[in-house]
Amino acid sequence: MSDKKPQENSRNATEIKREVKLNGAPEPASSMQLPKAYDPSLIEQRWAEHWTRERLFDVATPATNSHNSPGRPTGGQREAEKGSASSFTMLLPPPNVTGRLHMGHMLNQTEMDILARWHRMRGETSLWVPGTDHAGIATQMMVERQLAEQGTSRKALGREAFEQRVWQWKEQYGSAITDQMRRLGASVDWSREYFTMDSRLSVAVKEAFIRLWEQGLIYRGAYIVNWDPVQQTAVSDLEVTHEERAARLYHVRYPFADGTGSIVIATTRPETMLGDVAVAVNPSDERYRDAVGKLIALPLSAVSGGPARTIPILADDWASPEFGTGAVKVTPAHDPNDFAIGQRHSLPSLLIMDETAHIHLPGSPYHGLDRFAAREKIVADLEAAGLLVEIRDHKHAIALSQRSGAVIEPRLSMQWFLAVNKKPQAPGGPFIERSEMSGGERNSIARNAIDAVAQGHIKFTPEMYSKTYMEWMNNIHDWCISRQLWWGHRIPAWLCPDGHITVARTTPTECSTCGTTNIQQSSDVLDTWFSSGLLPFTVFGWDGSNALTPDLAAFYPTSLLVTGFDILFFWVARMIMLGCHFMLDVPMPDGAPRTLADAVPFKGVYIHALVRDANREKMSKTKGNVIDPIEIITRYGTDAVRFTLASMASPGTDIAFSEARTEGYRAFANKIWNAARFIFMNIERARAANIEVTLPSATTLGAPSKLRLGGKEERLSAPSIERSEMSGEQKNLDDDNPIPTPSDPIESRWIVARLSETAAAANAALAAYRFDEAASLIYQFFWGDLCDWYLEIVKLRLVFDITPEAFPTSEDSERALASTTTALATLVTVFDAALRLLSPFMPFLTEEIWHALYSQAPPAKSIALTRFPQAADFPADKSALREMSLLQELIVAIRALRKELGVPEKESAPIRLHAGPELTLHLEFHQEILDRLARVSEVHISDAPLTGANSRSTAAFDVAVIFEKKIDVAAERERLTKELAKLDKQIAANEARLADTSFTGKAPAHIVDGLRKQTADLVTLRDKTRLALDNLPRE
RNA sequence: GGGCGGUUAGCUCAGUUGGUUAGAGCGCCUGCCUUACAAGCAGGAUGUCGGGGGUUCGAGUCCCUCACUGCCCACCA
Repeated sequence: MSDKKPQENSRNATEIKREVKLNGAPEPASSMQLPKAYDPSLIEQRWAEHWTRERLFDVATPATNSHNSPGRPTGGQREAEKGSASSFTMLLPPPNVTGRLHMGHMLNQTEMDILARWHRMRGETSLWVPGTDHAGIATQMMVERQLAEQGTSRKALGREAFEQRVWQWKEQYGSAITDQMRRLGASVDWSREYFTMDSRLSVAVKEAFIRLWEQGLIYRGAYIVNWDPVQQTAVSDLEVTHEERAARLYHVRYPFADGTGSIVIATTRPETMLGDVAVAVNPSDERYRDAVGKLIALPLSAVSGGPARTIPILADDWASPEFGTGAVKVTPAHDPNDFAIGQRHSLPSLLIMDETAHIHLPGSPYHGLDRFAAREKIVADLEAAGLLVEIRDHKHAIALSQRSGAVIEPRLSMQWFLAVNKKPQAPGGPFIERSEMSGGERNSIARNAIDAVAQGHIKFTPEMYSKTYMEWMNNIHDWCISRQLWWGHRIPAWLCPDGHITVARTTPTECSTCGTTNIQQSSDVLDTWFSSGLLPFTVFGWDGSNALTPDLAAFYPTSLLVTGFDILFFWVARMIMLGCHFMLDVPMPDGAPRTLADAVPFKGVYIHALVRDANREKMSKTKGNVIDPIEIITRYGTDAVRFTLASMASPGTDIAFSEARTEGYRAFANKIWNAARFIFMNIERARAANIEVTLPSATTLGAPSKLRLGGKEERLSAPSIERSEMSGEQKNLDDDNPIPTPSDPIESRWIVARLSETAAAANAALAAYRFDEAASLIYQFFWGDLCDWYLEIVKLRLVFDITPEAFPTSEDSERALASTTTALATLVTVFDAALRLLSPFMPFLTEEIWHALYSQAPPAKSIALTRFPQAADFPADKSALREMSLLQELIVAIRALRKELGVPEKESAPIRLHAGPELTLHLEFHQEILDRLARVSEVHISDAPLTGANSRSTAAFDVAVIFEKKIDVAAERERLTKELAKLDKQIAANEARLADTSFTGKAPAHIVDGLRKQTADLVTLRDKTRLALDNLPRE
């Protein structure tokens, strides 16, 4: 027995006191006077800092020979078990270092955190590695904007100084997004935080490039790329978005050079005509049969007053007779299709624009004009020359740079490519046809990436994304990996004036081909996705050698990648390509060669939905409908927002984020807070009355080896239940009453059984990434079962006033004491388990309450280091479930009747009950419950069915409330009539089906039997209803 | 031009391999300040599951078709 004073008991009380004081509120005297409403702002920040400071979620690199570490220390550093199946590893999709947290991040991180915490609480080594991405273009843009404000520019600074500025920027602001992550409660291992430009990772990136080069998988070549004239860099196909816009199709007359006629071409981009080198028509096009071979004097092409350029008309299949005039101008340097035509016909490529998309034609009147200004002027000049035939409206998709929004200018330039096809590569060789970049047999890097998914080594959830992935992989082009930026991993290649390439690990002094010392490093950097595509192994120490580092041995392949479909191709596909490629060369921990199954960067990919606004609109800055998670968190609390996202995260559909929903879950948090207050209040009362409170002591995780048995070895979490069960059995044996007496109160047996059911379902849901299901199960259990029913009933058992006056005999008082003690133990045990169930979803609130519960000595440093409830931890008492559900049905019926009859809320009333033994058997033990929950003063058992207007019937019982008030006969008649019609209809339908021999013959027996039983019940109910209707007094 | 989703209560969404009376939250109506919680408690109303056709003993669930809607991919000037 404890004789501690209530004031000393609750650390929760003192902690909150301090917080409340800081916030200027009056200091509460005890936990009973804790704020009635839950205020997340008082606790969340504190726990977020605590978790980080205590390094609770760090996972140490396993020592080379440490298997079998004896259990995990209760918190802080743990060692991963080498090669153990019980480890769960995830990589955080690195947010851009320039980024601010948005709802997409929050959804992503909530889901990952729930999984990380769940696995951790199941006794697995749960490692979640955070980091940030240097985000080449985004970051460079950000800093350039800053420079512009300061009146300078990247070019004025020079490359080296600029890079330094970006680093400065990163040092200053780079942690903004990770600081925001901490507020979300992400249980990541901060000791492993990386930045993609860290020197460790940079070395690996360089090595990866060099190896791919040596393997002939990277080549440099001239090709039309998507050129962003604002950023002045090439961008990949994926970084281009298309937008349908109203445009114009210009029909322009090109006169023949010999003056014998002309041909009319159609173009949407007249300004590029200055770069035309031919006009193409389809060889089968009768209209132009005679024109093929003629020369054209290209209008407006005169430079410095010279003559116009002449260009040929040629036949090429690409020209479609149906489109425009059937004649197309050919501008190889500014259009990928034209480029291909140029290749086929050995035409030159005339680059007529500079990097900023201004016309570059010295001597031409258009020189120096922006491309759109040039278009206007050219159209005007054509018109003046009488060469503009017509202008048609034309809808077409224009290409925009995703990053800068600039209209993409296809532009011929030298770039570096990662090959996906088996074809001879000539480094620095001539032009590459687009068809060569996509067609043909796949090389190993693409083949492996396809096989990894096709063979099931990587599983997508939802599964349909594997199809999307396959579709894309089967159609990709070579990947342009070079960017003309200054911020990023610089390509380790040097060029000599003759165009020879020297790829080297350290700065070379001469060209490896011709020996000249006149060499210069390529100014290009690598696509950001190239480096992030390597992360799954570079974060674990891969350095380009094929050495198996301890981290790789322990954590590769990672278990799961959680991400949005928007980066499926950008990142997921690239990780698969690069992971499979490089890791195949790294041996397994046992020295065996690695197969594709273990080379993959992750075993599973969970693709989540997009978070939209309440009106299902995509959030965008321009629309101004962006919901800032931090702002929402501030208003509702992180836990409530997390729970909202989890409960709405059903696979396959986007999330329309609704604040109404969040309000609901804030209420849920408040509900739990108040349930906790109720429990603390009773613990204090108990201690004041010198009644011992048994806190669950075994909720922490035991040795991992033990846990892997699946929790069947013992009931870790419910010691008091076990005890009471034993005593119950004895009681049953001793009892000479032939009717079995429930040894424990029904509510105890029931809530524990429900806990078992809920744990089973929640674990299954999480295993299937059904966050919504798991959340709803836990919500239902906590609020519906625990708070609405169990807590209300258990109040009956919590008797603290055990005085001689109240309990005259010592037998009575002992029984009361025992009942209170047992009830408290169950209450606390169940509540503790419920908190643990909820903990992955609402880590802050549960942490706070859990610590308060174990005021003196929490069994672990954090609830996050305790065990997630498993079904086997609790007896699944089926009979208790049935018994309780009948009782609940009865209570609900009585409540409804009372309401109908207008019984004042506070007034007790007697009932009459006609029921089978299933319900009446234990009824004497339930009288108190009936009184408390349905204000039943007395129960009269009736042998005859009850059909009065004050009665209600179910298949299992009739119940009548005895109350002298006239009922609304008309309303009752209406209700019963409606009910009768419904029942009749249902019975008729059922009977028809049962009469159908094809149904009874073909349907499985349990379905037919079930339907029979249901029909019988319905008939009973129908008869009762009809009787009740007949018995209604006539008006 | 290809491909993939979605359409279930006023709103936001669940609904497992077809199987007994389609669910939840919010909102709505009625009554309650019942000493954990009014961010609460209790009771209640609300659905020809987008339209049509088919398969089946049985369809919200499978197939076909139409409509509306969203997304991804794509070199048509």
